[in-house]
Amino acid sequence: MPAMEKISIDEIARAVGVAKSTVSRALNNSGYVAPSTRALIMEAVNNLGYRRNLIARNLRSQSSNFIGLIIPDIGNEYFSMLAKNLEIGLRKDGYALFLCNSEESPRLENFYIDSLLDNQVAALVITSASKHLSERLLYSEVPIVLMDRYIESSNFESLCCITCDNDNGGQLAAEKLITSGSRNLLIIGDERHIYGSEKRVKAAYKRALELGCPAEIIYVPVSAGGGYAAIKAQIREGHRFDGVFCATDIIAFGVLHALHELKKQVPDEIQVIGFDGIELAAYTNPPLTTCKQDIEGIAEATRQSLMSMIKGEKVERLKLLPVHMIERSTTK
Amino acid sequence: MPAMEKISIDEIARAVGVAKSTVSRALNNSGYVAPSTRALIMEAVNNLGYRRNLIARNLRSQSSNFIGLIIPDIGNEYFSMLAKNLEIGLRKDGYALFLCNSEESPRLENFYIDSLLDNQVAALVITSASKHLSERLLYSEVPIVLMDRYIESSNFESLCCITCDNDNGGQLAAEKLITSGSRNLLIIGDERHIYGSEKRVKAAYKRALELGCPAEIIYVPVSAGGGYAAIKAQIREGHRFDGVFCATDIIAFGVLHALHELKKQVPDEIQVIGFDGIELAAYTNPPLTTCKQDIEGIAEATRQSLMSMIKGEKVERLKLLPVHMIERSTTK
DNA sequence: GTGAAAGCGCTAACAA
DNA sequence: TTGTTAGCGCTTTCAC
Repeated sequence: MPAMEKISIDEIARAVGVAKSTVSRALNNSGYVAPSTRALIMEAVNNLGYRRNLIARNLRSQSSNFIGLIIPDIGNEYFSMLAKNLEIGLRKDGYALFLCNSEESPRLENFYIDSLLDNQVAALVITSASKHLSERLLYSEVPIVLMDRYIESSNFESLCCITCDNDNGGQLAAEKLITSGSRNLLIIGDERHIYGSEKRVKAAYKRALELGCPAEIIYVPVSAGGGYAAIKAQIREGHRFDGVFCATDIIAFGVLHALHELKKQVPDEIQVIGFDGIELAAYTNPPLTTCKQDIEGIAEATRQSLMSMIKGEKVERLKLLPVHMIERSTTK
Repeated sequence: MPAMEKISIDEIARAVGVAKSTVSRALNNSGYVAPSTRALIMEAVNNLGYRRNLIARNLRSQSSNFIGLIIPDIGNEYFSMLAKNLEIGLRKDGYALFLCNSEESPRLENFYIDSLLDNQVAALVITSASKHLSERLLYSEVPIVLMDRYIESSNFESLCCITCDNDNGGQLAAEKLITSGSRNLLIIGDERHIYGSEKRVKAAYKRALELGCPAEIIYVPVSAGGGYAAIKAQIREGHRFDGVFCATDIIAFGVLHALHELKKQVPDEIQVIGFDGIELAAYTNPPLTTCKQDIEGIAEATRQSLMSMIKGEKVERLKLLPVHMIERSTTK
């Protein structure tokens, strides 16, 4: 490969002595090109170090190979794994991911939706932040997948929701805690009342009451620090509980740490269950019992829906992926 | 905002009765536009729901607002925080991040470099994977920042390296372990011999020997599982050590967990030090002593170099950011 | 099988 | 201050 100027399709057309439309056809395997001319073209492509300009192609063909992904916190392993799996799948379909971090701010989320749309993305994947989607989305024809989020409005033609079965997850957690002996539940959810975690928190609460077990919900920021502070505050204020359900594993990390500092025995005095099933959850001391989301499954379902919608096909409005409890050592 | 067709600059030029170049000028605050016509244009823009097409702009202006970021593992909090901070900074400069996950595979890294370049990114940020950069990079004029990686070749005009002071970090860790009483060090680095972590591992080893303390380096995959398995194997084989330096916090998580299972007292019997300073490191039991990288600083330095290079300015070839030890409870 | 021509939506000379 | 013109690099009819 020689030191090179930018080589365009015209250059190689000239070099080979054909029209640039022929080069285009050869490059894209579209239409008829004689094997002999194709060979010549490919040779020139290699010799001159030609590289396609996807921007130009996208403009002309009014299509794009970008898919925008908006997540609330890339620093959270759950979301980063989601991004990773999605990206791996999409790459195989020839799409590239545009990753945006909304920091759980609806303002930022809308900012990103706008820039992504301005960049002519082929589709959008959004995980919860604001309750109300940008108006612009309503009128755009861009396919949208909402992850870990429920939308009621069915006016959208090209929109679907994919999430784990949060209701079931919350119920399982409450049941596990109670059947293993807890008599007073503390349920720690996230501050923003983001739909997915809100659902499981509410479901756990409801199930606990059904089973005759008192429960209380408190909301904190989704972080280890949030869980840590919550436990410290509860103990300081003299609240009693012997079972904790955390809406995310990250919150559970802080909870476990606070309990350790307070010399509370886990699981003997207090049981703890997390949610998400991130890798690190197997390495806490003691290892965390958690309700595992099928991240690969969610990513794959998202990919499939995306591809279908891009092709103009109809898709299920709501897909629910199963969860399952991984029992480790923070429960009896 | 009415249900809308795609509105282009022509539409609004027609609606207002001016030339589209005038609309373009108004939209970009470039050149002169009479306040009155500008007002009319803006009105039409709002009424018709016009949205700029960045793809078209980029093609025409031969510039782009995308910056490509290639990282080895988005699931690792260190990298995801780097991505997050970089993204936040770049957004303010009007750039969007294209995030790619190389999974530490040189093949994938090159694939991404190619697609990023095909997408006409304004610049590239790459964190270590292969020793050899794609040839294509050599001849492209795209500004490149290498993070956590050193490159010797200075043939590149628009390339720079930004990393934390790995040598110093490794030395500090060894010194801390030894002055706190360790007499036999185990140093756990990462399997791929990726430059950044390789540097600190080697530096720690060298410093230990200088101080008359035996040390051994072993390599594992960068994951909690890697650290866990390493400790189990060492103990099984009867190797003795009373101080462990891990090239990343994630590895340290696994180490701590293995030690806990083996009923080894930390820090009394064995001290442990991590590297990176991710948030979760404060929440292990016991909380992890670690060598903190200045992630915000690295991201900011990267941003600055990127912007300078895009403007065509010269930048320092190598920027080293300081590290500092956070002493928590895994050391005496 | 291949070429000529048009044009995606926009910006940037230059002229008026 | 505004309009005209050209064209970024590519794909896509439609002729030939």
